[in-house]
Amino acid sequence: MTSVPSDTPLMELYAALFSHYGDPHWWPAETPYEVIVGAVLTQNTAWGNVEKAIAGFGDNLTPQVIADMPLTRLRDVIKPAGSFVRKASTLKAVTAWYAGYGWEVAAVQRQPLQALRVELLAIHGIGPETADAMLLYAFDFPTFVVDAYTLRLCGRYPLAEGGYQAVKAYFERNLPRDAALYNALHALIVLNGKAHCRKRPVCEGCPLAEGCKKRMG
DNA sequence: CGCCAGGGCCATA
DNA sequence: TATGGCCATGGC
Repeated sequence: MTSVPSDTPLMELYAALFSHYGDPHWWPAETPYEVIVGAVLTQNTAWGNVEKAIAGFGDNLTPQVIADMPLTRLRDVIKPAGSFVRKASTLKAVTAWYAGYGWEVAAVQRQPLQALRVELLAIHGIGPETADAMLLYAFDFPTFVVDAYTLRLCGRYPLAEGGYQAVKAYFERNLPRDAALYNALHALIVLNGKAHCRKRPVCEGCPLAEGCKKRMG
């Protein structure tokens, strides 16, 4: 990780989470294309179900495989991830988009971040979080990912208020523009969200309990 | 059983 | 522009 200031609320958050969980080295995927697929499949879906769906591809999860697979067959393979009719079409569409760059990471990385974000948001089934997750975790662009855990944290811990855009802007304004830092901090927020900051909070042992305005007990 | 999970789209007012 | 219904599976 880069050396960064530690005297801001966000860096204190990062330090508290990092010292508790260590380096998360995320996202759980073997290749950039698996990140893309996982980002679609995990929409409003438990990661365990995404793993089942991905396992259905065997050792063969490549853009070519999904491009060649009949739509009805693709729906069947990803069924464990839920909402499979729309997700199958979205996977086809994003794979076609990626084909425009020769299915090469470096070709995507040569484009401007904002232009890519607009292209991804134009794909049916890809919204702000999915687009940002792909750009950060598959292509290493410095764009902060805001998810349900991040919004929930902001509702309980004194950081930013507002919806996706406001929270994203807050994180990007108050952190060094560093993809590795964005990657790790978002991952740590997810880890803490699963362990403690759940819909029904488990504040016992939470590394953020001190200073949390909604702390239970 | 009902609730929930690393959203996004769409119809309504 | 703000909400609410809907998609849909599997784990708890």
